[in-house]
Amino acid sequence: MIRIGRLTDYGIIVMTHLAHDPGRVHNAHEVARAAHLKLPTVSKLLRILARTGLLTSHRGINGGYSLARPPQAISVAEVIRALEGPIGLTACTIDSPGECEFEPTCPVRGHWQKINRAIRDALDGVSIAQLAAPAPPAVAGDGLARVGV
Amino acid sequence: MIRIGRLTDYGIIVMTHLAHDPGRVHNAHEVARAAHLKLPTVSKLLRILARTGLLTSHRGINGGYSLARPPQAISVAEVIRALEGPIGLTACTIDSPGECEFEPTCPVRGHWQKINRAIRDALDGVSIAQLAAPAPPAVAGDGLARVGV
DNA sequence: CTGAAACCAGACCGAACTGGTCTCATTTTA
DNA sequence: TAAAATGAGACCAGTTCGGTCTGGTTTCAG
Repeated sequence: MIRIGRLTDYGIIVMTHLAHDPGRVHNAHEVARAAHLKLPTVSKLLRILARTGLLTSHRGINGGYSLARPPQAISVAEVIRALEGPIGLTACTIDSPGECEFEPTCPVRGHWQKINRAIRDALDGVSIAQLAAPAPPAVAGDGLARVGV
Repeated sequence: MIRIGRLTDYGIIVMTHLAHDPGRVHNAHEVARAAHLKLPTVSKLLRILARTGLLTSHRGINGGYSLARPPQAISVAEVIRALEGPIGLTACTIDSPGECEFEPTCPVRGHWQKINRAIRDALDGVSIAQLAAPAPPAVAGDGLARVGV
């Protein structure tokens, strides 16, 4: 299975929660409770997301975090990038010249770029506002195969 | 970074190599040499790919492996699925009911399906014949950002 | 008929990575 | 001034993955 870290998965859930009312500041306790996650974990997540610029932090006794931008303007891709770094399936498609020993001879390099591009587009096309939409589409019924690829 | 295993990466390179002349049988040594990979690793890969039905194995002294189908009919997604199992970004989008403790309350589940769908489509749309195409598109020039998402 | 070449299978180990926790410092406001 | 909240990074433990090794089986050439 193609994988994103569990932390990233959590991160998206957290962002989705915040997207429910973008104006308010939410503190870590509240988010942790809402997301059914442990406080230290959520704390770490929020910190990272704030450092990346997706959230704005407010310190002090009535502090917390709020979305730095309207939820329509934050894509799933951005959240993933914040928590996992550049999006790409293979090391060589990221920005790491020389990492792959036989980079010049590798016959599939160019093509990976295309594939990654498609994936990035898919991820870019979904905003967290959409994820937060009140009615998640029914799990079945859209004719997708449930399990296999 | 969203990740596929290194083995899977190798697997795609191997399949691409085989796709160069689909008729012939290639033995493990030859493939290993061509792909710049160690023999035991390639051996393992070929075995898995054969077991999954993507390759046909020929035993005996002049044996080896050949593509089970024409390369146009084998998608990248199939290779990934053979080596990694079902394609999905998160555990809950695979077929594992109950794995996620708060599955019923999870607000983003339905949406993930859509995202995964998009990724699967992207992967399904590329055949290994395309990967084996003689002229990999130049790395730059298609306006893609090189690194960031 | 015999031996070499190739595939078949699975066990196994070491290393890298990641998730998650903990501790301590800093900031702000009631 | 004390409490409540974020900020930062170290650190440990568990898991997963890559890669190797050993041994067995099949087929064909000489």
